[in-house]
Amino acid sequence: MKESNLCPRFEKGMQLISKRWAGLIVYQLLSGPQRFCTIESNLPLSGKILSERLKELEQEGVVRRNVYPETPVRIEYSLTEKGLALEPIIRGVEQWSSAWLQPE
Amino acid sequence: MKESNLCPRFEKGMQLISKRWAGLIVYQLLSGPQRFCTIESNLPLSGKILSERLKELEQEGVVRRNVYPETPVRIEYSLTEKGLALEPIIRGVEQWSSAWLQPE
DNA sequence: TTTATTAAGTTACTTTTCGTAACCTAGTGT
DNA sequence: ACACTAGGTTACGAAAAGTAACTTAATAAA
Repeated sequence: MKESNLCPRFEKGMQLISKRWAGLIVYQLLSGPQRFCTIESNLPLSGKILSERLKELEQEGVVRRNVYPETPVRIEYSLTEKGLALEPIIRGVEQWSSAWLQPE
Repeated sequence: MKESNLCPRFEKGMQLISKRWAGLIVYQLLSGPQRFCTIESNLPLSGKILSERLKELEQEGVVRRNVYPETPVRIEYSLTEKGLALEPIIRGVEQWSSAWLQPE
């Protein structure tokens, strides 16, 4: 791939949130910690991609995976501080969408 | 694909800016109208994808394509009002990146 | 004691999207 | 006539996404 003269941090941040589904997963977690199946049923993506994205977001320190060793085991995903800091961006997208996109 | 219970406008807005390269193209145009080759040389993507994205963004009303019939013809891309309204989101990504990503 | 169910994924396979490089078209300059 | 530049487009292989079926582990039901 070509190289660019962009700030590498900005470029990385942009790639991170513009990875398909990443923004919507963060949005979903803004309403609180949630289990895999809850996220899956609230977003139009499949378990495979959700699983991949959650791993990537965990890797980036945006999402935390909490395991509760109950029976059956319960696993909840939540936003880290770094993830919560994305809220203004997500809210920005909400506002832009309601201001500029057709109400259907 | 599965359906979701998200606000369709928000979902569409999110898909729009999280389309690969779209955010960086808008960012690039925030510094003023620019020609195809200028955008191409400032971002790490190829002409093929840039061409596709610009068409999509034009379709969405985010980008305008201005043709100046000089010789040789000059074509400049610029943000519409709708596109300019994305600025706070892009700035948000800049700020988040500088606050939360490793400097290097 | 089988059988079923649920959460949280994973695998196998198909379809889209991306990335690279070569090519095209018009007009200019040499 | 020949090469050069802008603004793309085409062909083709590689990577990512989508779909559906399967796995594992534990509890519940028959």
